[in-house]
Amino acid sequence: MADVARTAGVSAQTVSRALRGSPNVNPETKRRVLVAVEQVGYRFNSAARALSSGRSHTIGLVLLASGGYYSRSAVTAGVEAAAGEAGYAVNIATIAALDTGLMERALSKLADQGVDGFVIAVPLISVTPKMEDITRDIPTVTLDGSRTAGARVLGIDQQEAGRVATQHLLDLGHRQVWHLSGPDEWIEARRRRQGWQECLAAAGVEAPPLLEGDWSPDSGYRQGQIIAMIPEVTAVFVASDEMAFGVIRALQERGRSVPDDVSIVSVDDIALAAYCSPPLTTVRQDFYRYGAAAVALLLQGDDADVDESVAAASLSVRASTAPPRSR
Amino acid sequence: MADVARTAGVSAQTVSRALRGSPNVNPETKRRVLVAVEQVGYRFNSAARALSSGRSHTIGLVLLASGGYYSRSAVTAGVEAAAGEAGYAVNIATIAALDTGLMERALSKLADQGVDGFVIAVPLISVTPKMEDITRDIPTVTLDGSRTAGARVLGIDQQEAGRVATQHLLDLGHRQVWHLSGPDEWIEARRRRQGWQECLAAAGVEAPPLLEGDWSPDSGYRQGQIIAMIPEVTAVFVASDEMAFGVIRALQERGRSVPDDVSIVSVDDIALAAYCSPPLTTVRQDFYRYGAAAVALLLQGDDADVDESVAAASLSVRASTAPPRSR
DNA sequence: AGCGTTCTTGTTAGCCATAGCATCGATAAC
DNA sequence: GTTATCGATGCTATGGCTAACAAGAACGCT
Repeated sequence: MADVARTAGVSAQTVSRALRGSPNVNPETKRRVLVAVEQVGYRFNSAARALSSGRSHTIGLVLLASGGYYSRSAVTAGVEAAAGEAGYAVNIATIAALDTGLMERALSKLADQGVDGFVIAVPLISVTPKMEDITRDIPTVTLDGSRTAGARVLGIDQQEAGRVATQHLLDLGHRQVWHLSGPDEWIEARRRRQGWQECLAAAGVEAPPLLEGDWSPDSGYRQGQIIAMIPEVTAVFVASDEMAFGVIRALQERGRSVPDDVSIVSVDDIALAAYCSPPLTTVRQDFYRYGAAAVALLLQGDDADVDESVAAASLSVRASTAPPRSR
Repeated sequence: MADVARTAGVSAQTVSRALRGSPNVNPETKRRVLVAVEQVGYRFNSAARALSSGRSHTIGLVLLASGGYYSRSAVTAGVEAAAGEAGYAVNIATIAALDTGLMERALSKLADQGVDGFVIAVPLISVTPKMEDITRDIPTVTLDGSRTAGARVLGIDQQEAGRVATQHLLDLGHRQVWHLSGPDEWIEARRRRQGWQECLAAAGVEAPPLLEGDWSPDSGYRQGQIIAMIPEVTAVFVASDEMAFGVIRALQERGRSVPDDVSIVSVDDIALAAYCSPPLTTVRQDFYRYGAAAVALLLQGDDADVDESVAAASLSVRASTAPPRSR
């Protein structure tokens, strides 16, 4: 930087100001500085900047290794894009499972890296004192997760998603709608389940027994085998597309046709949903947008003009749902 | 840190040594330091460490936003896990498309962040002088991509994958194997194509016209519509699972059965491959492992005991392939 | 002309950890 | 006993940048 300053004939401080777009710099001086930067091949040192300014211009993103890979990938892309736009870098930490210990370690690791904020894309329900500690010091946005000290929560209306999916099946004439839920530790899973329950209750239908999977297609397959054995099931609301793939496969292998015998609705609308056989009717989730919105919320601080809740209730109707055959 | 030193009754330097596991520290002193750290609630400042030591303990990961989301997600997880193991953080940069300009910007951004190394998971073929410049200064591992100045390439034997897939179809008795390739700019696509060509040549079969998609299920669907119109096609090697989903859907919609009328083999073995209808026969790729291996290669420097090439030729035989009907 | 403002630039003092050298005592070797 | 060697620790300078203050120049006003 000293080289640049010398070449441009100004002080280091002026170089710093020029590069950071400080308002009070003579345009001509700024030009000279930029030319000098080019000439010298200068590249600023972000460690030094972080040390000096106290801010690293880095956001820590916490992800869960299990769970849908589509959502992870899309959320990451959204976060990265929005962060990059604002001049922030993104540091990731993955936790292998929903576990408070792992979560503490991940946050701790990112905090050590000196991130300026967290985007937590892990729907952990319980919050430990240590987690509170860390998130008290560093601004945090939780993506549809639990509320922790001072953390903002970007809410996605998963309950509405559950309601929309269930209502769609009822509207088609199904008398009963079963539900294959995600694991109970996941807030998404709970909320979608609540939406399902509410919707059934509103329709005066008693909820059938709950099935539970772990988001994996394989768990969907296993639960699908059970579903196939119960003749009275005509409609299932599956909590994720990936599980729905498994369910459908199991049903078909056992000679139950989708949607003729059993209708399936799920949630996510991943890229492959339209290419399932039959194409999945599913509630769309815009993960990329969630990621971007989380960053916006994080960076804008209190005067956020971002809506803290992103609706998630647009149904993509495809071919996995139909009126019940027996009508 | 000064607080810690005071509390432990030692100098700051000793604290630094104790925390970094320097060999010449009295165990008793070390213990005292650790206790003091706990007491004071000290968390080291990585910016200062980076500034002082010249190394940031951060790896830059370059990803492509398009292309399969499964692979992206799995590679990221592998990189993150291996990096974390070695005490490195991961900084990501996504580029929206295969474009040298975007690539330069991504590398530049990461270089500004002061990363100690790059893992480039983008199979860009051409390398610009500016890219060379950056990667000359910073150790780089390219994941099956192009060789650039001083960069190591972790080769995945995609050609072998193409060969295995094609051979499988020939072995089943197909006289001819068509190929739906990925975009030409992708090295993976080229290599798989070469494997296909070689295999056909070795069998004395003249290669049919090449079809090309963009990795998306939708492009698979569109090409699948074309394939469905050509009665003589009995076997297709599709360059990715996601495209295969689209191809199969298109064939089925037009009344061509898979595998009875047309056999389909693809590459990747994503989580959903086993739940396609019919389940996909596909060449397995262990993306997580590729990511982890890239990091190992990067960090171990020249005395890498990592094999620079990871074989990728294990075929998961499922139900999308069968002998041709007309035999 | 004289004075207060505003704009632009420079000076100085850190930010926090580490490298490198210096120091000191203890152990080993002669 | 004396010197060489080694292990443990401390001191000081330094990395590259920015915050805070200081100072000079330019401008507008009375």
